[in-house]
Amino acid sequence: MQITRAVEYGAMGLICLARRGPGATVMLEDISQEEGIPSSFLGKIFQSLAKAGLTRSVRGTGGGLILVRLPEQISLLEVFEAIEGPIALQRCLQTTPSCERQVGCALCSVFEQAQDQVKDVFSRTTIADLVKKHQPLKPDPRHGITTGSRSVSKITR
Amino acid sequence: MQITRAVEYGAMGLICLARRGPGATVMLEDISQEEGIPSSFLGKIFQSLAKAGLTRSVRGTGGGLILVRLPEQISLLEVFEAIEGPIALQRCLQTTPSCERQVGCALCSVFEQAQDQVKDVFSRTTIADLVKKHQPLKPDPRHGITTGSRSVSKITR
DNA sequence: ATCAATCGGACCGAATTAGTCCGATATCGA
DNA sequence: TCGATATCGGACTAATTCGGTCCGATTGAT
Repeated sequence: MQITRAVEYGAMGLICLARRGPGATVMLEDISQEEGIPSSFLGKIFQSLAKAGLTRSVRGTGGGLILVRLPEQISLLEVFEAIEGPIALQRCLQTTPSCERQVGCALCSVFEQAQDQVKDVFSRTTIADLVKKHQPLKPDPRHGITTGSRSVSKITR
Repeated sequence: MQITRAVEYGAMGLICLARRGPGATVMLEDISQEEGIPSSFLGKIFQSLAKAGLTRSVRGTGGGLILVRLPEQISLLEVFEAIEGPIALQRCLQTTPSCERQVGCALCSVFEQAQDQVKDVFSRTTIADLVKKHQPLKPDPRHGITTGSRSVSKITR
């Protein structure tokens, strides 16, 4: 009953990307440094985001991650479902519409209510909303550099 | 991000208990048969419920589980927290009030909103509400028997 | 061709979930 | 008081998910 790190990291990654402005290409490594997320893990998360059509990735020299849609048009719900799959607080809501135990299971309908509330909150929040408030772990150096920020000192703690 | 079986089973156990009427003493085994829950697992769950003061257990012959409070006065939130501990969708809401990453973390505040919604739904639903709707897996035989229902045929599937 | 960078999937360790087992303990009835 | 019940409570275990690493394949720019 917890939101996974993957979702949290995914959102942070998108926020970071959105902060650079539209169409910016940012290297995985830079995002991971800026937000303090293990890069290999973040890489895997971005694969899910790309599959869902939220980001695009460019290979080769000068490559990196790109936001496909505008931050205003990406809801947290989409991010969540891109990474975790459909929200399902309870098993019997996942696949079949009716509970496996019995029809109209009272418990399931309560869980469904709760789930709908969560979806509602998440669908009303966009990446753009979050950009306004979220401060990165390391401030954006913004030197126009997209190549490796190898000179950046080690992460403190 | 799923509600655990323990919570589901716990709620079902309480519903089952409430259905027998106030002050009824029901054997663990009977509840587990009626709801199709492994009895040893259900036993452990009832320990948590007892610790939280929702149920009481009587040892020895003729013993069993008893609902301490009225079903109308037990919310699903209490059941949840008795079994799982405080609801915490996100880590930084669990212990310290402020996020470990930075103050006023935007992401955390959204998660907190979602969490509050869930708590709201759960706190408004009582065991009594659920009793009205929930049908047991096996109908309550209600023979006035509290001693072993060994005669009950094997669980079908 | 070579370097730079992500892709994508296999793999792995730790944590959580789901569940079992069993000895200790308490109660009732003969 | 002895024995049959029945839960308690904690140790233990199996399965699944989470969080993350690693590496070869692939792709694009120079």
